[in-house]
Amino acid sequence: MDENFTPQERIRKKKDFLHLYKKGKRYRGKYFILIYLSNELTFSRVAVVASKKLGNAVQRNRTKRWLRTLFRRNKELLEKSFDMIFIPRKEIHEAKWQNLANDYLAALKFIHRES
RNA sequence: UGGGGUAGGUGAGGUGGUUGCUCCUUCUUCGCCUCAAGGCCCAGAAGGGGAGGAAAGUCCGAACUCCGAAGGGCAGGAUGGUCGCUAACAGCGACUCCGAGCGAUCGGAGGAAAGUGCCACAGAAAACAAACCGCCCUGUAGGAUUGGUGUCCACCUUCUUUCAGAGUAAGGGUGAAAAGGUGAGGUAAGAGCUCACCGUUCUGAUGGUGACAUCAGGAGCACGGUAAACCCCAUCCGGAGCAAGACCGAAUUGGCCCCGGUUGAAACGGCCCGUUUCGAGGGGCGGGUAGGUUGCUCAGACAAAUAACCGCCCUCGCUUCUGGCGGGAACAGAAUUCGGCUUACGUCCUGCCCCAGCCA
RNA sequence: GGCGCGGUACCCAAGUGGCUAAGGGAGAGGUCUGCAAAACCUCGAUUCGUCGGUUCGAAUCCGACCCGCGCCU
Repeated sequence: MDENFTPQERIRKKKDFLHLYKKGKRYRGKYFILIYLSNELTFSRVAVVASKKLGNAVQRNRTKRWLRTLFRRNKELLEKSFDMIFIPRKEIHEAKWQNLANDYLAALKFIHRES
């Protein structure tokens, strides 16, 4: 399994976002909220939503890099293809990399158990 | 040694590796359009570029683009000691004057003698200086009585009160601010009334590109503050902004454009001059929404690119010290591009200067 | 990214250099009532988002900063 993060693996259309907000299921973690829904494609897609409430531009960019890297390095753990939206919470600023990774793995277990 | 001022640099660990993102160039390969030239696209390889001093706030100025010829005027806005630098600026440099500070240094800057407005409360008065209180002089009427003439009455003198007239701006608890200040002379009392010094102002000379400075002479001095109040003077400015704008262009809707032009009507920058359009008739077939491309860059994205982990070295803190643990920051992330300003942050380094204390 | 508007008590707000910074709602206390409601009376801003400046004097004028809201693809 590759660790790439190609443009087609990103959610970019407003339609897709609205569809996920309406139909997707939610997992509430310590550092982020994950909205997910299994899709018809052969690969998973992901997006990170960081509002201005999260912090300034530096904090928002760093958060997005971390969460994208988390998805990219752990693609082989996904049993099916999903569309996922990360919504980071303010607590993520205090998190270490290892804590965040554990939270993500717990989220994946939750998703697989539910679906 | 301690405290302070000012100017500048630096915005930071180094190196190697694994995984990964974005753009460009070259090459290979799959597919599509096309007669072809060529173009689009998937995947891969090699090479190269890839956040800041403030990228920020959007406070000024420009480039660039469109708006109706962006032409004239009005309104409105900006700037404000002088000289220079600059594409331009509210920027920068040097200098001048005033003010603050023991000082290094810092802050301010057109016009109040063109006109208008305002100056609450307090105060006699807040702006042609006049009225009031007070001071002083004269006259009148009354009283007291020191002294003199004198038997008393009376007269003169002194003090005091009322009224009238004249002089005066020295003084009057106030106030942010009171009509040049201090001292001496002078006077009935006073006053630039006179004089000395200081201040103000005018004229001239000299020096300086200039702001201005210095010197000399004159004027007794007339004109309080406020222009970050209206305003006046000088200089500058049309408006909007890359979400500007240009090109391609489905579905849907039926119009749209050009020529012409009497009178009339309408539209267009904040307004006017002005400009344009409409309507008879004739000719032509494009306009534009979603979306895409471009504007767009040796950073150039468009749900928006720099990250994660590990080894060694350097360095800082803690510690139970052949070692172990934790850290290497703060402010903060390009969105058309430049020149500034302001604000936020702070490590280390450097130069110059001032004040105080101690030692020699 | 660009452009614009606003910030005054718990809420809505007036105020355009000089009174104790209007008024309404809500709240607290009182009068009234058997108890309430209504009505009436009383109370509250150490300061006008923050910090500087102009001025004798600033919510008001000038500058910088902070916060909130809206419009343009």
